[in-house]
Amino acid sequence: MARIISERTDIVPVLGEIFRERGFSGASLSEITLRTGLGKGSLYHFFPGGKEEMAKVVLDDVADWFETNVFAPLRNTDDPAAGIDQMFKASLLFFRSGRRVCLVGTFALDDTRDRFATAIQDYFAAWIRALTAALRRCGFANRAARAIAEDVVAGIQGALVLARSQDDPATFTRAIKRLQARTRSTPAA
Amino acid sequence: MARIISERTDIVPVLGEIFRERGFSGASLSEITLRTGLGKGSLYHFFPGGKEEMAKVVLDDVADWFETNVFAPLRNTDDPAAGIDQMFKASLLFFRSGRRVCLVGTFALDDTRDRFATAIQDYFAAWIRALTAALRRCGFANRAARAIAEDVVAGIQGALVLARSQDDPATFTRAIKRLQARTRSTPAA
DNA sequence: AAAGCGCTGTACTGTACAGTACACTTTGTA
DNA sequence: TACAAAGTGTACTGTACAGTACAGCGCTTT
Repeated sequence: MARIISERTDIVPVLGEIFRERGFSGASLSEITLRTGLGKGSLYHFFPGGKEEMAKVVLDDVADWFETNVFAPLRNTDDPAAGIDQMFKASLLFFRSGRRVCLVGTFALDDTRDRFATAIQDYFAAWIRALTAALRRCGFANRAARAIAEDVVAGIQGALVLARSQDDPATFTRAIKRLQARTRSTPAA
Repeated sequence: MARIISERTDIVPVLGEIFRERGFSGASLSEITLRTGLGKGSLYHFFPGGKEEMAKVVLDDVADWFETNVFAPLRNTDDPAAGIDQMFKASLLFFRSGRRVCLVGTFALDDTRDRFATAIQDYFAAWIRALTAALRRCGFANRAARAIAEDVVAGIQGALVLARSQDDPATFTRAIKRLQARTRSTPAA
């Protein structure tokens, strides 16, 4: 009965979208039943832990996506510059050019952070670590690499806030371009 | 009976802290009565519009604070560099070195944005505009000034997300230092 | 002292919430 | 076809929510 797994994973992206739009406390079960098309019975069958379990699964899903599409390419030792470019491309795609907000960032700001502290901490820490390593492989000194990595990850999060506040995706794409340029001014060049 | 005004303004900072910690939908009236020490009767006497009016007043209060402590110094034509330094100093102070989150940023990310769209939009637009003008006065070209201003405002917002996700104020202070350095590399120097 | 107003506490409204219980249907498998 | 397990709809629980109504307190003014 492989259907369990397939149905459950089908719903996760929808849950992600709801949490992104409403935040954790703002996401109501009634909206979840409506948009997933699942009644409470099914919902609690798949997620016995309720809303908290749903959010946890979504966070894991996001972590997996970034592991595959961002962190792994960054760890590619053959062509670190290509890995960094892939990171920016993936970010533009994933955040829909700023039209979509970062779920982890949203959770990080309010008291939802306390519920999912380690998942949130790990997500950003892993991102910065992987990017720092890639930048070092590109020729940046340890300190500079770390500084640029923090700037880039923070810059992306901030650009999402800005783009959404201005309701203007161009704000996001502009920021991405500037951040990307900053990773290319290789000192060894 | 000047007491109305003084009591009401006394409560606004407390309301701000609650909205910062819980977000708009997460801030409950029961917590508001508890932390302000005001019963529902008084609360609805001061804010007949309920939670929505409270948030609006807090947003206005924040806008006023930034107008006085950030935007006005940035507009000082005599010494624009000093205005920019003051901006960073005020930011470190206001955000308590990253221990405190940006209310407007928090509101911007989820659907709360739609309720307070113009206030949120204006806050960031005013900030970027004032900083851009100051950077131009420092000798930056129009385009460069605008780009740096966007980078700095986004960088601060992102640094807040990062600092809170890592539960580490140093992440914020480091980011501020790097952003400040970027406003100082005057091309005309 | 008495009137009027700013202010407050309390008891209440109806609604929406997360979560539970359980009988029921559907589905895969033998 | 039969039967077990997966999955579902419905009705329900109690709680917390935002917001209301209102009587009464105490202060100021006259």
